Amino acid sequence: MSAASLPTARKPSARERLLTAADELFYAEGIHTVGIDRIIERAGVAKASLYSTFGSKDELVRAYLEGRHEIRRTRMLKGLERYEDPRDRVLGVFEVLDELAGTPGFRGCAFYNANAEGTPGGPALEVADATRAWMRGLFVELARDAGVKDPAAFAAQMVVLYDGASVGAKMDRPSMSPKVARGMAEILLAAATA
Amino acid sequence: MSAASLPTARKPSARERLLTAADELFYAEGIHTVGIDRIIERAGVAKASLYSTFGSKDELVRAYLEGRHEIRRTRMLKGLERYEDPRDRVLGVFEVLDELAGTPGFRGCAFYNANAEGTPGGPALEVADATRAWMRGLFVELARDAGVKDPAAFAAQMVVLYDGASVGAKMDRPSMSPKVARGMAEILLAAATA
DNA sequence: ACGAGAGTAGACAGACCTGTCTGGTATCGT
DNA sequence: ACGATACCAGACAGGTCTGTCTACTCTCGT
Repeated sequence: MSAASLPTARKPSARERLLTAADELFYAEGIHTVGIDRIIERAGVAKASLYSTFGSKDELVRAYLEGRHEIRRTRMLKGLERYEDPRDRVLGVFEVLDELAGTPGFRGCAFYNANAEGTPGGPALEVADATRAWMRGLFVELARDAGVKDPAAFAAQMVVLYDGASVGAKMDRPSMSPKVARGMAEILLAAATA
Repeated sequence: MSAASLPTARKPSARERLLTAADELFYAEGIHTVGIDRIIERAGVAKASLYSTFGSKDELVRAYLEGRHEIRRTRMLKGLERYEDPRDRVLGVFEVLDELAGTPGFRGCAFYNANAEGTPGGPALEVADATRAWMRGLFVELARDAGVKDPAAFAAQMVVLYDGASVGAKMDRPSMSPKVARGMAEILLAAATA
């Protein structure tokens, strides 16, 4: 298919295939619901390889969530590149979210979903903390560039909007909540820079 | 104990005991994680009684979620009784949420959690739709009483804030997000009634 | 040429889960 | 007094889950 991007057109390693399979299945159907057998079948990998690579299902889950964190980061940063005006970049976060929520496989925030499935104290909590901290930091940075007076307080507001928009996009399909959140962000941004 | 509220101080029926046990366990640990055996053990009820009463675990889950819906309704309405001014009643929703999020067992929105656990098309979706519709309707009503120009649009904003505050309260313990949401609602309410 | 490392296929153990069934007990209306 | 109804206790079947283990194959560096 499309395996001619680099001179080294090696086929993906077992680890990579496992991760993509886990990503697709865990995100689409939930972590408890998806068993090891389904993952190795989709990845075309032997069970022993999974356990020699990751050690346990929990560690595979952690790797899956860390991968989601990385994907979210790069996708958001890339999506924001098209905006130049600092204020547009703040509001752009909600536009990127809106696009994301419109894609077919969207099922809400992977970290929130993972934490909703019990497993308290598991890997889900740590990775969720990390990704939420990154998100808040991004908003702080964007707010500072946009001349907001109290960037930390404003970022806290934006995080609430982002979470709410994400939940709405999952629960009320089709949903306008990312657009609604963008509108609110606009008002709040005006209030915070006045 | 405290069973002397009414002349008929009968002990709770098997159905009631099952529902309270299911409520506590499902909400605290998730639906997949909690097995039938744990529920009947906590309820002090035979397995046959569970299946003759509810028919299946799925139906027990539906009853659990419907109970949560009822609890949420009455608790919110009761919490709002103390406010008289229509604007205070709008903002009061977030204060009630703040109190709720502060209670020890708080683990976020039961409906979102249930939907995050896979089971697509199960009972979780329908009940979640119902409770979200009720919530939006409540905001529409409160907004109209407060003299908001476009109550539907304003209610959509409030739902985003409510969802975001609820998620934040779950994920960032301790969290200020309900208070942050209240602050945002105040600004938006002023903007919507101007 | 050959040995090491990585991977494959699949059986297996042990635990847990939902749902059914049998059989016994208590309570209540008539 | 008695029959119906509700309930309890627990064994059981059939399935699924994670994780381990054995035995075979392929590929690559030296």
